[in-house]
Amino acid sequence: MKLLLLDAYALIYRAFYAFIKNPRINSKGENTSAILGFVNTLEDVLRNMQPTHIGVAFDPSGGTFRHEAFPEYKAQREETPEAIRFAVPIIKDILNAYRIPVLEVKGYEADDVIGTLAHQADIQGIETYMMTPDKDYGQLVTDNVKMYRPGIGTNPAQILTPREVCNKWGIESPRQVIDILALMGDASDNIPGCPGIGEKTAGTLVRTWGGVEGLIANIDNLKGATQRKVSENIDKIRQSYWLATIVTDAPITLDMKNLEYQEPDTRKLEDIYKRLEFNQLLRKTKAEPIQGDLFAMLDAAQNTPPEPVSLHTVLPPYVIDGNMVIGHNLKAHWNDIKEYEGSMFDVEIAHYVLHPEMRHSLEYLQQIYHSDSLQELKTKLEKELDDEGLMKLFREIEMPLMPVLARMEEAGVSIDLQGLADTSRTFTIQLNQLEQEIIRLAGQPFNISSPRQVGEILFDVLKLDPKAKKTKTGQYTTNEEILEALRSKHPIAGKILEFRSLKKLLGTYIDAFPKLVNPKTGHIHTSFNQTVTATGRLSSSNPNLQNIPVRDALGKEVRKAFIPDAGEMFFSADYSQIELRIMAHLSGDENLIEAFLEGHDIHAATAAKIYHKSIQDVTADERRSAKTANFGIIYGISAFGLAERLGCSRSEAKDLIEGYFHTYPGVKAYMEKSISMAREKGYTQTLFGRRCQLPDINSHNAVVRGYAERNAINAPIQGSAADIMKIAMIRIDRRMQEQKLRSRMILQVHDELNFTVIPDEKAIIEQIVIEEMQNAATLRVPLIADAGWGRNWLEAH
DNA sequence: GACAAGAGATACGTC
DNA sequence: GACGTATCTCTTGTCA
Repeated sequence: MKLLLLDAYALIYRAFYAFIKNPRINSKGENTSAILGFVNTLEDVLRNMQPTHIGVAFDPSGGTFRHEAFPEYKAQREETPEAIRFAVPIIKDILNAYRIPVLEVKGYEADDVIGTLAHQADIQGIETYMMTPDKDYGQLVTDNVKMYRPGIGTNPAQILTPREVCNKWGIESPRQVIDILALMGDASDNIPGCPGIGEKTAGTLVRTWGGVEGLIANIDNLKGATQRKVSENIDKIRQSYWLATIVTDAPITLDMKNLEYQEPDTRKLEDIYKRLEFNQLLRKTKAEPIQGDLFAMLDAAQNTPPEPVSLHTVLPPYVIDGNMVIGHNLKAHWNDIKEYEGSMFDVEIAHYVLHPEMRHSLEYLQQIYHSDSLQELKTKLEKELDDEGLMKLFREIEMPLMPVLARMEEAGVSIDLQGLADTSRTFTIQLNQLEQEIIRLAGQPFNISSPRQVGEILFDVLKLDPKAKKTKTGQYTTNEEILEALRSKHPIAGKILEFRSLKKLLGTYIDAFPKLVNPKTGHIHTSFNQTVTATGRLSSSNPNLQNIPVRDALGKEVRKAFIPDAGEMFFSADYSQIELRIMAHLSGDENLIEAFLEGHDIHAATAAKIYHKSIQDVTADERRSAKTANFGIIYGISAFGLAERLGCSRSEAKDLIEGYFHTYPGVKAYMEKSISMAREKGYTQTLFGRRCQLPDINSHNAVVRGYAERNAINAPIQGSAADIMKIAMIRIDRRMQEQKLRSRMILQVHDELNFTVIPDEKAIIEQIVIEEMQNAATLRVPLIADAGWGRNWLEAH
């Protein structure tokens, strides 16, 4: 015995869409795609499977028990297409002519009917095939009950046994298909699943925890984003599980007598086919040879979605209101408005000064300030700036800086394209050699750019020893630190590091820059973003010119490619230890101030004080530790972070920190004061009043709070440095304009300024830049700017 | 089911 | 600690 159960609607829809581009229309204008497709599929399966018993299940009209429980179930489904509504009764007629019973149970879907009958057949040991393209049926598959997926185009039909179902999803038992669906959801059935979890993650979770309930029981053991997604959606997941479960106890009994396969009523079939103009099938029923037939063409009417309706007035980017320009991101419109320099109000910048941590899009500002015009927005922001004491920062630093940045962006920087092309060639050759070498060492081809595949090669294939099995989302960590540790164990590790380094340089810089050269100017014009960072620093993008390599030999090739304009020189000036100097100023620590006043190498001087030696006797290691400690202060890193950087234990790092505080007690006091002030006010302030919000400073979570505390120390230092640099830039720009100099300020990299300088102006530029940088603020220690000249950025540095 | 766009994660460049 | 970018992988929406 061989029982075949078909899911009518699933097959009809599939047939209909298969012909959607080329629908089959007869002379009466009837779209017969779905009918023809269904009949062809039926013929096919009868021929291939030779069932002894057969039935076709339809979804009944009206809702089901699922809709009763969840009204939104399948609610998103669009109105059944006209062609399908037309097709269904005819298909039922055809089935009647075939003498195949139509199975329908009120309140139950076709899959429940099939599930119930298949379940009963399974108990009786009857070989059963459920014919459907719908993956959900996988949950019903047993040794006796299999899925028959009809072929599509060139893809052959498939029979799925329990093993195939399990392999497809990577699960243990076909019942776990329900768990998978409950997590990944099913858009076509409006089963929500867990948002953000798709097929892959669902598979991993079900494999790991056995199923939805195991997963929920182990929610504390989940990691990262997955944990958040699952814990926020437990109800949805359970509901989805219920929706995705096909019932096997619908009120219907398997009646094998009734399902017995019989010869069709060919007379009836011929009548129907004739009426539908299915000539090919007609000939087949009459056992006549077939000839090709033509499909009528019809372009499906395109439904264009309606334009989204905006709920607020769309404001222009700027307005010229008398002598005042008011706008959002005025720098972007610099060319149109530069004549108004000095009388500008940028609402984006104003909001950034007030709330650097928030978003600043015009739509957002309109919404939160309930403003229908730029003038109104300006009035409200001005009042807030006044009330908060931030007007000076806005008026005297941020607004005047904007035109300076605009001029820098406009100037751009020259690139040595020939030099880059040469470097690209040699690097690419090396990269290819490395690639071959790595694959040879691995013994199999893989994508070296994929961290995941690198991890699998290192730890699963080569089974490398320091089983650095560090995982976060279940993958192996393969970062620089891990690979560095593996270097001595296997040559592949070093090669992969080299590969990454070259690939990074090529992809991010060497091969990227030529594409960014403006054909009109021959320069690269970055964007300096003034409203992005939390601390007040600038950022640079398209491209980011603030992360051009400087440290290693290969990276230096990139810096070489930044050149002055023709006939000019590259000039670079940078603040020496500006953050530490600010720390000395803010903390008033006598030892730190003294170290700066003496003018020694600050890291060596720090080491000398920590280790109670004279500067001359400080070892390289001691200096390195002191440097890392200084660095840690500036960047606000934890003992843990410090240990990481030093490659020492956390207790050694702790000792170092204690030694540091002992040496610079004022620094320690400053840190404590910063934290308590931040705790009081909820924000920190720089020398020039710039604020940085720290809402987490009073968090009960020690990790979160620790993070905010380090920020409380770090933000005033970095932010003050940023303020000072901004002041210097404004003054340098002003003097260059006053003196009508034609050299250009072109780049800013946090504590460094770069210029392309015409030879006549070398002396004056150097004088202006150093003077303005060093005098931008008066601190308890001197501000020192070092400068250099060269034929390119590398040389000038 | 195929494809594209978007989101996250990872890695790495700078200060 | 702060940034921005490239790449891979996965999810989601769209068009069938």
